[in-house]
Amino acid sequence: MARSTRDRPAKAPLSRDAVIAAGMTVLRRAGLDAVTMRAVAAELDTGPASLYVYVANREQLLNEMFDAVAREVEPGPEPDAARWREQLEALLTRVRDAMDRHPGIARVPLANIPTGHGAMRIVERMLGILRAGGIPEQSAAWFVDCVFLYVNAASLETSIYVESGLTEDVAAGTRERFEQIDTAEYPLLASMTGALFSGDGDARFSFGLRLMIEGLRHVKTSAR
Amino acid sequence: MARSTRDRPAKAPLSRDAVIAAGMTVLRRAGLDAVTMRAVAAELDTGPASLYVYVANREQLLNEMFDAVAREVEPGPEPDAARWREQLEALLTRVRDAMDRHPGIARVPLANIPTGHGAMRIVERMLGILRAGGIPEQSAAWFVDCVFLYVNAASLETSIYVESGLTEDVAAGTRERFEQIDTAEYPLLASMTGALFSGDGDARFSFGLRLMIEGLRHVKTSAR
DNA sequence: ACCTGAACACCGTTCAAGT
DNA sequence: ACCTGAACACCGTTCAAGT
Repeated sequence: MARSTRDRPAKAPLSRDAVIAAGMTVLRRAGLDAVTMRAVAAELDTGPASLYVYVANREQLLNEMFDAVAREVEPGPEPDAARWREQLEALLTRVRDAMDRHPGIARVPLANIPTGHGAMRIVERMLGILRAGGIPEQSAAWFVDCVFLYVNAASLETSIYVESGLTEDVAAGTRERFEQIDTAEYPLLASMTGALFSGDGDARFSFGLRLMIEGLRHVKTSAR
Repeated sequence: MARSTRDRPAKAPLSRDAVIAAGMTVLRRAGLDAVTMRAVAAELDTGPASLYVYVANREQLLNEMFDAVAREVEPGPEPDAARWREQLEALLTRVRDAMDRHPGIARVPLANIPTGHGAMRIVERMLGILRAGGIPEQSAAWFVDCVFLYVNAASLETSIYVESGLTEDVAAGTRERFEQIDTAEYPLLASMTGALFSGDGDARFSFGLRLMIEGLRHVKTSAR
Protein backbone atom coordinates (compact mmCIF):
# COMPACT_ATOMS: atom_id res chain seq x y z
CA MET A 1 0.00 0.00 0.00
CA ALA A 2 1.66 3.14 -1.17
CA ARG A 3 -0.34 5.67 0.75
CA SER A 4 -1.97 5.41 4.14
CA THR A 5 -5.63 6.34 4.25
CA ARG A 6 -4.63 9.41 6.25
CA ASP A 7 -2.77 10.90 3.28
CA ARG A 8 -6.01 11.88 1.62
CA PRO A 9 -9.67 12.31 2.52
CA ALA A 10 -11.55 9.10 3.03
CA LYS A 11 -12.68 7.77 -0.33
CA ALA A 12 -16.22 9.02 -0.91
CA PRO A 13 -18.69 6.16 -1.12
CA LEU A 14 -19.87 5.44 -4.63
CA SER A 15 -23.31 6.65 -5.62
CA ARG A 16 -25.23 7.48 -8.75
CA ASP A 17 -24.51 11.19 -8.25
CA ALA A 18 -20.82 10.54 -7.66
CA VAL A 19 -20.60 8.62 -10.94
CA ILE A 20 -22.33 11.44 -12.85
CA ALA A 21 -20.14 14.05 -11.14
CA ALA A 22 -17.01 12.10 -12.08
CA GLY A 23 -18.27 11.92 -15.65
CA MET A 24 -18.75 15.69 -15.67
CA THR A 25 -15.20 16.20 -14.45
CA VAL A 26 -13.80 14.09 -17.28
CA LEU A 27 -16.13 15.82 -19.77
CA ARG A 28 -15.01 19.32 -18.84
CA ARG A 29 -11.37 18.31 -18.78
CA ALA A 30 -11.15 16.29 -22.02
CA GLY A 31 -14.43 16.27 -23.95
CA LEU A 32 -17.12 13.67 -24.58
CA ASP A 33 -14.97 11.08 -26.35
CA ALA A 34 -12.79 10.92 -23.26
CA VAL A 35 -15.79 10.00 -21.09
CA THR A 36 -15.18 6.26 -21.19
CA MET A 37 -16.42 3.98 -18.45
CA ARG A 38 -12.79 3.28 -17.64
CA ALA A 39 -11.86 6.97 -17.35
CA VAL A 40 -14.86 7.73 -15.16
CA ALA A 41 -14.02 4.76 -12.95
CA ALA A 42 -10.41 5.88 -12.66
CA GLU A 43 -11.67 9.30 -11.54
CA LEU A 44 -13.40 7.46 -8.67
CA ASP A 45 -10.38 5.26 -7.89
CA THR A 46 -12.19 2.11 -8.92
CA GLY A 47 -12.69 -0.20 -11.88
CA PRO A 48 -15.22 0.14 -14.71
CA ALA A 49 -17.37 -2.75 -13.50
CA SER A 50 -18.23 -0.81 -10.35
CA LEU A 51 -20.10 1.83 -12.31
CA TYR A 52 -22.73 -0.64 -13.46
CA VAL A 53 -24.20 -0.74 -9.98
CA TYR A 54 -25.36 2.87 -10.50
CA VAL A 55 -25.87 3.33 -14.24
CA ALA A 56 -27.24 0.86 -16.75
CA ASN A 57 -24.67 1.65 -19.42
CA ARG A 58 -22.59 4.43 -20.97
CA GLU A 59 -25.52 5.82 -22.95
CA GLN A 60 -27.59 6.32 -19.80
CA LEU A 61 -24.66 7.97 -18.06
CA LEU A 62 -24.26 10.42 -20.95
CA ASN A 63 -27.97 11.22 -20.87
CA GLU A 64 -27.76 12.00 -17.16
CA MET A 65 -24.74 14.18 -17.81
CA PHE A 66 -26.57 16.09 -20.53
CA ASP A 67 -29.42 16.78 -18.14
CA ALA A 68 -26.92 18.05 -15.59
CA VAL A 69 -25.72 20.53 -18.23
CA ALA A 70 -29.32 21.51 -18.99
CA ARG A 71 -29.93 22.19 -15.31
CA GLU A 72 -27.06 24.70 -15.39
CA VAL A 73 -29.09 26.88 -17.77
CA GLU A 74 -30.79 29.83 -16.12
CA PRO A 75 -34.44 29.89 -17.32
CA GLY A 76 -34.43 33.69 -17.06
CA PRO A 77 -37.23 36.16 -16.34
CA GLU A 78 -40.95 35.45 -16.75
CA PRO A 79 -42.17 35.58 -20.37
CA ASP A 80 -42.88 39.14 -21.45
CA ALA A 81 -45.00 39.74 -24.56
CA ALA A 82 -43.10 42.92 -25.38
CA ARG A 83 -39.70 41.25 -25.29
CA TRP A 84 -40.37 37.71 -26.42
CA ARG A 85 -37.85 37.67 -29.28
CA GLU A 86 -34.90 38.82 -27.21
CA GLN A 87 -35.95 36.53 -24.36
CA LEU A 88 -35.99 33.61 -26.77
CA GLU A 89 -32.62 34.44 -28.27
CA ALA A 90 -31.11 35.01 -24.82
CA LEU A 91 -32.42 31.69 -23.48
CA LEU A 92 -31.13 29.72 -26.48
CA THR A 93 -27.79 31.48 -26.25
CA ARG A 94 -27.52 30.42 -22.61
CA VAL A 95 -28.28 26.84 -23.70
CA ARG A 96 -25.47 26.98 -26.22
CA ASP A 97 -23.08 28.56 -23.70
CA ALA A 98 -23.78 25.79 -21.19
CA MET A 99 -23.10 23.14 -23.84
CA ASP A 100 -19.97 24.92 -25.03
CA ARG A 101 -18.57 24.63 -21.51
CA HIS A 102 -18.90 20.84 -21.93
CA PRO A 103 -17.21 19.95 -25.24
CA GLY A 104 -19.09 17.37 -27.26
CA ILE A 105 -22.12 17.10 -24.95
CA ALA A 106 -24.30 18.33 -27.84
CA ARG A 107 -23.92 14.90 -29.43
CA VAL A 108 -26.10 13.46 -26.67
CA PRO A 109 -29.38 15.31 -27.47
CA LEU A 110 -28.71 14.54 -31.15
CA ALA A 111 -28.40 10.83 -30.41
CA ASN A 112 -31.67 10.52 -28.49
CA ILE A 113 -34.47 12.83 -27.46
CA PRO A 114 -33.82 14.22 -23.97
CA THR A 115 -36.55 13.57 -21.41
CA GLY A 116 -34.81 14.71 -18.21
CA HIS A 117 -36.05 17.48 -15.95
CA GLY A 118 -33.30 19.90 -16.92
CA ALA A 119 -34.28 19.70 -20.57
CA MET A 120 -38.01 19.81 -19.85
CA ARG A 121 -37.63 22.90 -17.71
CA ILE A 122 -35.99 24.71 -20.62
CA VAL A 123 -38.64 23.58 -23.11
CA GLU A 124 -41.40 24.65 -20.74
CA ARG A 125 -39.89 28.12 -20.45
CA MET A 126 -39.46 28.35 -24.24
CA LEU A 127 -43.09 27.42 -24.81
CA GLY A 128 -44.06 30.13 -22.33
CA ILE A 129 -42.08 32.76 -24.22
CA LEU A 130 -43.53 31.62 -27.57
CA ARG A 131 -47.06 31.76 -26.17
CA ALA A 132 -46.39 35.23 -24.79
CA GLY A 133 -45.28 36.17 -28.31
CA GLY A 134 -48.60 34.99 -29.67
CA ILE A 135 -47.15 32.13 -31.68
CA PRO A 136 -49.75 29.45 -32.57
CA GLU A 137 -49.48 26.21 -30.66
CA GLN A 138 -48.42 24.03 -33.59
CA SER A 139 -45.77 26.52 -34.75
CA ALA A 140 -44.41 26.80 -31.21
CA ALA A 141 -44.19 23.02 -30.87
CA TRP A 142 -42.35 22.48 -34.14
CA PHE A 143 -40.17 25.53 -33.55
CA VAL A 144 -38.85 24.04 -30.32
CA ASP A 145 -37.89 20.89 -32.19
CA CYS A 146 -36.24 22.71 -35.10
CA VAL A 147 -34.37 25.30 -33.09
CA PHE A 148 -32.83 22.68 -30.81
CA LEU A 149 -31.54 20.83 -33.83
CA TYR A 150 -29.84 24.06 -34.84
CA VAL A 151 -28.52 24.91 -31.38
CA ASN A 152 -27.17 21.42 -30.80
CA ALA A 153 -25.48 21.30 -34.18
CA ALA A 154 -24.00 24.77 -33.67
CA SER A 155 -22.54 23.77 -30.32
CA LEU A 156 -21.18 20.59 -31.81
CA GLU A 157 -19.43 22.55 -34.55
CA THR A 158 -17.69 24.68 -31.93
CA SER A 159 -16.59 21.62 -30.00
CA ILE A 160 -14.81 20.18 -33.04
CA TYR A 161 -12.03 22.66 -32.51
CA VAL A 162 -12.09 22.43 -28.73
CA GLU A 163 -12.02 18.64 -28.63
CA SER A 164 -9.30 18.30 -31.25
CA GLY A 165 -7.36 20.74 -29.09
CA LEU A 166 -6.07 22.75 -32.02
CA THR A 167 -8.60 25.59 -32.29
CA GLU A 168 -6.52 27.71 -34.67
CA ASP A 169 -4.82 25.13 -36.87
CA VAL A 170 -7.95 23.27 -37.96
CA ALA A 171 -9.76 26.47 -38.91
CA ALA A 172 -6.75 27.74 -40.79
CA GLY A 173 -6.36 24.41 -42.58
CA THR A 174 -9.91 24.31 -43.94
CA ARG A 175 -9.71 27.97 -44.88
CA GLU A 176 -6.54 27.22 -46.82
CA ARG A 177 -8.27 24.50 -48.77
CA PHE A 178 -11.07 26.92 -49.59
CA GLU A 179 -8.61 29.49 -50.89
CA GLN A 180 -7.15 26.96 -53.32
CA ILE A 181 -10.45 25.99 -54.90
CA ASP A 182 -10.93 26.01 -58.63
CA THR A 183 -12.21 29.48 -59.54
CA ALA A 184 -13.58 28.22 -62.86
CA GLU A 185 -15.57 25.35 -61.35
CA TYR A 186 -16.82 27.16 -58.26
CA PRO A 187 -16.82 30.89 -59.08
CA LEU A 188 -19.24 31.93 -56.32
CA LEU A 189 -17.55 29.83 -53.67
CA ALA A 190 -14.19 31.26 -54.68
CA SER A 191 -15.35 34.87 -54.68
CA MET A 192 -17.16 34.49 -51.37
CA THR A 193 -14.48 32.80 -49.28
CA GLY A 194 -14.09 35.96 -47.24
CA ALA A 195 -17.79 36.17 -46.44
CA LEU A 196 -17.97 32.44 -45.69
CA PHE A 197 -15.25 32.63 -43.05
CA SER A 198 -16.09 36.04 -41.63
CA GLY A 199 -17.64 36.65 -38.24
CA ASP A 200 -17.04 34.98 -34.93
CA GLY A 201 -19.06 32.08 -33.61
CA ASP A 202 -21.41 34.32 -31.64
CA ALA A 203 -22.39 36.49 -34.60
CA ARG A 204 -23.02 33.47 -36.82
CA PHE A 205 -24.98 31.65 -34.13
CA SER A 206 -27.13 34.72 -33.48
CA PHE A 207 -27.81 35.13 -37.21
CA GLY A 208 -29.18 31.60 -37.54
CA LEU A 209 -31.24 31.99 -34.39
CA ARG A 210 -32.80 35.21 -35.66
CA LEU A 211 -33.53 33.61 -39.03
CA MET A 212 -35.69 31.04 -37.30
CA ILE A 213 -37.29 33.46 -34.82
CA GLU A 214 -38.20 36.01 -37.50
CA GLY A 215 -39.39 33.21 -39.75
CA LEU A 216 -42.01 32.33 -37.11
CA ARG A 217 -43.99 35.41 -38.12
CA HIS A 218 -44.14 34.38 -41.76
CA VAL A 219 -44.32 30.59 -41.95
CA LYS A 220 -47.47 28.56 -41.39
CA THR A 221 -47.42 24.95 -40.31
CA SER A 222 -48.80 22.45 -42.75
CA ALA A 223 -50.56 20.48 -40.01
CA ARG A 224 -54.33 20.74 -39.90
CA MET B 1 -8.57 -23.78 -49.28
CA ALA B 2 -12.33 -24.08 -49.08
CA ARG B 3 -13.33 -22.65 -52.41
CA SER B 4 -11.48 -22.74 -55.70
CA THR B 5 -11.03 -19.38 -57.38
CA ARG B 6 -13.50 -20.54 -60.03
CA ASP B 7 -16.38 -20.65 -57.56
CA ARG B 8 -16.68 -16.86 -57.64
CA PRO B 9 -15.54 -13.96 -59.77
CA ALA B 10 -11.87 -13.11 -59.48
CA LYS B 11 -11.33 -10.96 -56.42
CA ALA B 12 -11.34 -7.36 -57.59
CA PRO B 13 -7.99 -5.71 -56.95
CA LEU B 14 -8.02 -3.32 -54.03
CA SER B 15 -8.10 0.37 -54.76
CA ARG B 16 -9.10 3.57 -53.04
CA ASP B 17 -12.44 3.51 -54.84
CA ALA B 18 -13.06 -0.11 -53.91
CA VAL B 19 -12.45 0.69 -50.24
CA ILE B 20 -14.88 3.61 -50.38
CA ALA B 21 -17.46 1.52 -52.25
CA ALA B 22 -17.18 -1.25 -49.66
CA GLY B 23 -17.66 1.35 -46.93
CA MET B 24 -20.81 2.59 -48.69
CA THR B 25 -22.18 -0.96 -48.84
CA VAL B 26 -21.71 -1.42 -45.11
CA LEU B 27 -23.14 2.06 -44.44
CA ARG B 28 -26.34 1.43 -46.39
CA ARG B 29 -26.76 -2.00 -44.85
CA ALA B 30 -26.08 -1.24 -41.19
CA GLY B 31 -25.45 2.45 -40.56
CA LEU B 32 -22.39 4.53 -39.75
CA ASP B 33 -21.44 2.85 -36.47
CA ALA B 34 -21.14 -0.43 -38.36
CA VAL B 35 -18.58 1.08 -40.72
CA THR B 36 -15.53 -0.20 -38.85
CA MET B 37 -12.23 -0.77 -40.59
CA ARG B 38 -12.69 -4.46 -39.87
CA ALA B 39 -16.18 -4.61 -41.39
CA VAL B 40 -15.09 -2.75 -44.52
CA ALA B 41 -12.09 -5.06 -44.85
CA ALA B 42 -14.31 -8.13 -44.47
CA GLU B 43 -16.50 -6.76 -47.27
CA LEU B 44 -13.38 -6.86 -49.45
CA ASP B 45 -12.28 -10.32 -48.25
CA THR B 46 -9.20 -8.96 -46.58
CA GLY B 47 -7.88 -7.76 -43.25
CA PRO B 48 -8.16 -4.25 -41.75
CA ALA B 49 -4.46 -3.52 -42.21
CA SER B 50 -4.86 -3.68 -45.98
CA LEU B 51 -7.11 -0.61 -46.03
CA TYR B 52 -4.34 1.64 -44.80
CA VAL B 53 -2.64 1.43 -48.18
CA TYR B 54 -5.55 3.45 -49.62
CA VAL B 55 -6.92 5.59 -46.80
CA ALA B 56 -5.02 7.33 -44.02
CA ASN B 57 -7.48 6.37 -41.31
CA ARG B 58 -11.15 5.82 -40.54
CA GLU B 59 -11.91 9.53 -40.37
CA GLN B 60 -10.63 10.11 -43.89
CA LEU B 61 -12.60 7.14 -45.18
CA LEU B 62 -15.79 8.55 -43.65
CA ASN B 63 -15.12 11.95 -45.20
CA GLU B 64 -14.73 10.35 -48.62
CA MET B 65 -17.95 8.43 -48.08
CA PHE B 66 -19.80 11.62 -47.15
CA ASP B 67 -18.62 13.24 -50.35
CA ALA B 68 -19.87 10.23 -52.29
CA VAL B 69 -23.30 10.82 -50.74
CA ALA B 70 -23.08 14.53 -51.62
CA ARG B 71 -22.30 13.62 -55.23
CA GLU B 72 -25.59 11.68 -55.35
CA VAL B 73 -27.49 14.94 -54.88
CA GLU B 74 -28.95 16.35 -58.09
CA PRO B 75 -28.04 20.08 -58.23
CA GLY B 76 -31.29 20.77 -60.07
CA PRO B 77 -32.20 23.45 -62.60
CA GLU B 78 -30.36 26.72 -63.10
CA PRO B 79 -31.16 29.38 -60.48
CA ASP B 80 -34.36 31.24 -61.30
CA ALA B 81 -35.07 34.55 -59.57
CA ALA B 82 -38.83 33.93 -59.64
CA ARG B 83 -38.57 30.54 -57.95
CA TRP B 84 -35.55 30.86 -55.67
CA ARG B 85 -37.35 29.88 -52.47
CA GLU B 86 -38.78 26.64 -53.78
CA GLN B 87 -35.51 25.84 -55.55
CA LEU B 88 -33.67 26.30 -52.28
CA GLU B 89 -36.10 24.15 -50.31
CA ALA B 90 -36.07 21.46 -53.00
CA LEU B 91 -32.27 21.33 -53.13
CA LEU B 92 -31.94 21.08 -49.35
CA THR B 93 -34.63 18.42 -49.27
CA ARG B 94 -32.66 16.39 -51.81
CA VAL B 95 -29.60 16.76 -49.59
CA ARG B 96 -31.52 15.40 -46.64
CA ASP B 97 -32.99 12.57 -48.71
CA ALA B 98 -29.53 11.51 -49.87
CA MET B 99 -28.28 11.49 -46.29
CA ASP B 100 -31.36 9.63 -45.06
CA ARG B 101 -30.51 6.82 -47.48
CA HIS B 102 -27.21 6.48 -45.61
CA PRO B 103 -28.06 6.24 -41.90
CA GLY B 104 -25.73 8.20 -39.66
CA ILE B 105 -23.67 9.81 -42.44
CA ALA B 106 -24.86 13.22 -41.20
CA ARG B 107 -22.48 12.84 -38.26
CA VAL B 108 -19.56 13.26 -40.66
CA PRO B 109 -20.24 16.88 -41.79
CA LEU B 110 -20.96 17.71 -38.14
CA ALA B 111 -17.58 16.32 -37.07
CA ASN B 112 -15.52 18.28 -39.58
CA ILE B 113 -16.21 20.81 -42.31
CA PRO B 114 -16.57 19.05 -45.68
CA THR B 115 -14.21 20.20 -48.41
CA GLY B 116 -14.84 17.55 -51.08
CA HIS B 117 -16.13 18.25 -54.56
CA GLY B 118 -19.57 16.77 -53.92
CA ALA B 119 -20.17 19.16 -51.03
CA MET B 120 -18.68 22.14 -52.86
CA ARG B 121 -20.87 21.56 -55.88
CA ILE B 122 -23.96 21.76 -53.68
CA VAL B 123 -22.77 24.90 -51.90
CA GLU B 124 -21.96 26.53 -55.24
CA ARG B 125 -25.47 25.85 -56.49
CA MET B 126 -27.00 27.11 -53.25
CA LEU B 127 -25.05 30.35 -53.48
CA GLY B 128 -26.29 30.73 -57.06
CA ILE B 129 -29.90 30.36 -55.96
CA LEU B 130 -29.41 32.83 -53.08
CA ARG B 131 -27.82 35.35 -55.43
CA ALA B 132 -30.70 34.92 -57.88
CA GLY B 133 -33.01 35.66 -54.95
CA GLY B 134 -31.19 38.91 -54.31
CA ILE B 135 -29.81 37.88 -50.93
CA PRO B 136 -26.79 39.97 -49.84
CA GLU B 137 -23.45 38.21 -49.98
CA GLN B 138 -22.84 38.08 -46.23
CA SER B 139 -26.34 36.78 -45.50
CA ALA B 140 -25.99 34.12 -48.19
CA ALA B 141 -22.65 32.97 -46.80
CA TRP B 142 -23.87 32.66 -43.23
CA PHE B 143 -27.15 31.13 -44.35
CA VAL B 144 -25.32 28.26 -46.06
CA ASP B 145 -23.50 27.56 -42.83
CA CYS B 146 -26.60 27.74 -40.62
CA VAL B 147 -28.91 25.80 -42.86
CA PHE B 148 -26.48 22.92 -43.20
CA LEU B 149 -26.26 22.68 -39.42
CA TYR B 150 -30.03 22.31 -39.42
CA VAL B 151 -30.19 19.85 -42.32
CA ASN B 152 -27.43 17.67 -40.89
CA ALA B 153 -29.00 17.60 -37.45
CA ALA B 154 -32.42 16.83 -38.91
CA SER B 155 -31.04 13.89 -40.89
CA LEU B 156 -29.20 12.67 -37.82
CA GLU B 157 -32.41 12.72 -35.80
CA THR B 158 -34.11 10.53 -38.39
CA SER B 159 -31.22 8.08 -38.38
CA ILE B 160 -31.56 7.52 -34.63
CA TYR B 161 -34.60 5.37 -35.28
CA VAL B 162 -33.21 3.77 -38.42
CA GLU B 163 -29.89 2.85 -36.84
CA SER B 164 -31.37 1.50 -33.66
CA GLY B 165 -33.56 -0.60 -35.94
CA LEU B 166 -36.71 -0.07 -33.94
CA THR B 167 -38.38 2.89 -35.66
CA GLU B 168 -41.72 2.52 -33.89
CA ASP B 169 -40.75 1.41 -30.40
CA VAL B 170 -38.31 4.24 -29.67
CA ALA B 171 -40.76 6.93 -30.79
CA ALA B 172 -43.57 5.36 -28.80
CA GLY B 173 -41.34 5.06 -25.74
CA THR B 174 -40.36 8.75 -25.65
CA ARG B 175 -43.95 9.76 -26.33
CA GLU B 176 -45.05 7.64 -23.39
CA ARG B 177 -42.61 9.42 -21.10
CA PHE B 178 -44.00 12.74 -22.30
CA GLU B 179 -47.54 11.69 -21.55
CA GLN B 180 -46.59 10.91 -17.96
CA ILE B 181 -45.02 14.28 -17.21
CA ASP B 182 -46.01 16.31 -14.22
CA THR B 183 -48.87 18.57 -15.33
CA ALA B 184 -48.31 20.92 -12.40
CA GLU B 185 -44.60 21.42 -13.05
CA TYR B 186 -44.77 21.57 -16.84
CA PRO B 187 -48.28 22.73 -17.74
CA LEU B 188 -47.47 23.89 -21.28
CA LEU B 189 -45.42 20.81 -22.10
CA ALA B 190 -48.22 18.60 -20.82
CA SER B 191 -50.96 20.40 -22.71
CA MET B 192 -48.95 20.48 -25.95
CA THR B 193 -47.80 16.88 -26.16
CA GLY B 194 -50.08 16.35 -29.12
CA ALA B 195 -48.66 19.30 -31.04
CA LEU B 196 -45.10 18.32 -30.13
CA PHE B 197 -45.45 14.85 -31.60
CA SER B 198 -47.71 15.71 -34.55
CA GLY B 199 -46.59 15.73 -38.14
CA ASP B 200 -44.32 13.42 -40.06
CA GLY B 201 -40.62 14.03 -40.56
CA ASP B 202 -41.13 15.72 -43.92
CA ALA B 203 -43.59 18.32 -42.64
CA ARG B 204 -41.41 19.17 -39.66
CA PHE B 205 -38.26 19.36 -41.78
CA SER B 206 -39.97 21.60 -44.30
CA PHE B 207 -41.23 23.90 -41.53
CA GLY B 208 -37.73 24.49 -40.17
CA LEU B 209 -36.35 25.05 -43.64
CA ARG B 210 -39.01 27.64 -44.43
CA LEU B 211 -38.36 29.38 -41.10
CA MET B 212 -34.78 29.98 -42.14
CA ILE B 213 -35.56 30.84 -45.78
CA GLU B 214 -38.30 33.33 -44.88
CA GLY B 215 -36.10 34.74 -42.15
CA LEU B 216 -33.56 35.72 -44.81
CA ARG B 217 -35.84 38.55 -45.87
CA HIS B 218 -36.02 40.01 -42.39
CA VAL B 219 -32.68 39.46 -40.67
CA LYS B 220 -29.58 41.54 -41.24
CA THR B 221 -26.08 40.24 -40.61
CA SER B 222 -24.14 41.99 -37.90
CA ALA B 223 -20.92 41.94 -39.93
CA ARG B 224 -19.72 45.22 -41.38
C1' DA C 1 -25.77 -5.75 -0.58
C1' DC C 2 -22.14 -3.88 -2.59
C1' DC C 3 -18.04 -4.20 -5.04
C1' DT C 4 -14.51 -5.89 -8.39
C1' DG C 5 -10.77 -8.98 -10.98
C1' DA C 6 -10.69 -11.14 -14.83
C1' DA C 7 -12.41 -12.20 -19.04
C1' DC C 8 -15.03 -11.66 -23.51
C1' DA C 9 -15.81 -9.68 -27.74
C1' DC C 10 -14.92 -6.01 -29.84
C1' DC C 11 -12.28 -1.44 -31.67
C1' DG C 12 -8.28 1.60 -34.76
C1' DT C 13 -3.74 1.46 -35.97
C1' DT C 14 1.14 -0.09 -36.61
C1' DC C 15 4.83 -2.77 -38.29
C1' DA C 16 7.68 -6.52 -39.39
C1' DA C 17 7.49 -9.99 -42.55
C1' DG C 18 6.00 -11.93 -46.58
C1' DT C 19 5.06 -12.06 -51.90
C1' DA D 1 5.13 -2.25 -54.56
C1' DC D 2 1.55 -4.19 -52.51
C1' DC D 3 -0.40 -6.84 -49.02
C1' DT D 4 -1.21 -8.88 -44.36
C1' DG D 5 -0.64 -11.73 -39.69
C1' DA D 6 0.06 -10.62 -35.48
C1' DA D 7 0.31 -7.54 -31.97
C1' DC D 8 -0.60 -3.24 -29.20
C1' DA D 9 -3.35 -0.31 -26.68
C1' DC D 10 -7.54 0.62 -26.18
C1' DC D 11 -13.10 0.03 -25.75
C1' DG D 12 -18.18 -1.48 -23.20
C1' DT D 13 -20.08 -4.98 -20.71
C1' DT D 14 -20.69 -9.34 -18.01
C1' DC D 15 -20.19 -12.47 -14.31
C1' DA D 16 -18.30 -15.33 -10.92
C1' DA D 17 -16.16 -14.59 -6.81
C1' DG D 18 -15.09 -11.98 -3.00
C1' DT D 19 -16.27 -8.92 1.31
